[in-house]
Amino acid sequence: MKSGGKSFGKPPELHDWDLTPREAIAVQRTLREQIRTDLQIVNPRMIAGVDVAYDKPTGQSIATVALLEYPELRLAGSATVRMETPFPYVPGLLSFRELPPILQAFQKIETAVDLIFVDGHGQAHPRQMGIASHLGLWLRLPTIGIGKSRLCGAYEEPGPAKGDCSDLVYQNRLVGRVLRTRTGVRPIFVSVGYGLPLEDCIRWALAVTPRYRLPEPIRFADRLAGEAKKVK
DNA sequence: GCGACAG
DNA sequence: ATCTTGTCGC
Repeated sequence: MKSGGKSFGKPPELHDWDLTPREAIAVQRTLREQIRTDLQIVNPRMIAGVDVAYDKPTGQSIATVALLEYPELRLAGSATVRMETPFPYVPGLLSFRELPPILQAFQKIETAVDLIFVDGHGQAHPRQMGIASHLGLWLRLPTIGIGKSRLCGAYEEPGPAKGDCSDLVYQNRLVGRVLRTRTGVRPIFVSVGYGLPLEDCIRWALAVTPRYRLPEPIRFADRLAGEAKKVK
């Protein structure tokens, strides 16, 4: 089945966000079973990138959703939210810290989105429930996890050319791929977020990464969040 | 017990 | 994530 672009109202809540680390882990274990990878992206028109910046002085988080037209990859809009950081940084529990602000930002988006790139892992996570998977499940939209470094799993260094990649394996399971998006630069970690099979995630990641190490949606979101932090 | 550890 | 300038190289 294919996924149609849709806008954002207030999706039915899967769980509460005010949790202890222990409870958060329990939630992840139940959510992992709900991840599906049988969707397809047909003629995507709008692709989103999300990222969160942290303002040390105030302890606040700034989340930005950047909207890019596809295949032009031009910025078509964005939404930014600034709020108190709700959860400490705990490896493996990043979504409980960054999704509250990210979801707030999405509520300000009126445009239909077909695919979302997230700055963080999806299934390349100890419980296969990284922030990309959590967001996709919450919004019921296809998401792809893009990590700049490894959280878990073993892998061989991929080849030196753009497009070269290797498997990221964790507990005997293929949880993602280490992809060289540009010759001469460190590879990125691509993993299934929600909706699409890994092969499609690699394909779409390359489709929106024409020149730099990171996908354009992520780069725009990162830049916009950084600028929003300065405005303060 | 020890090392690892997205952003 | 953030703290931070210039600098080497394509």
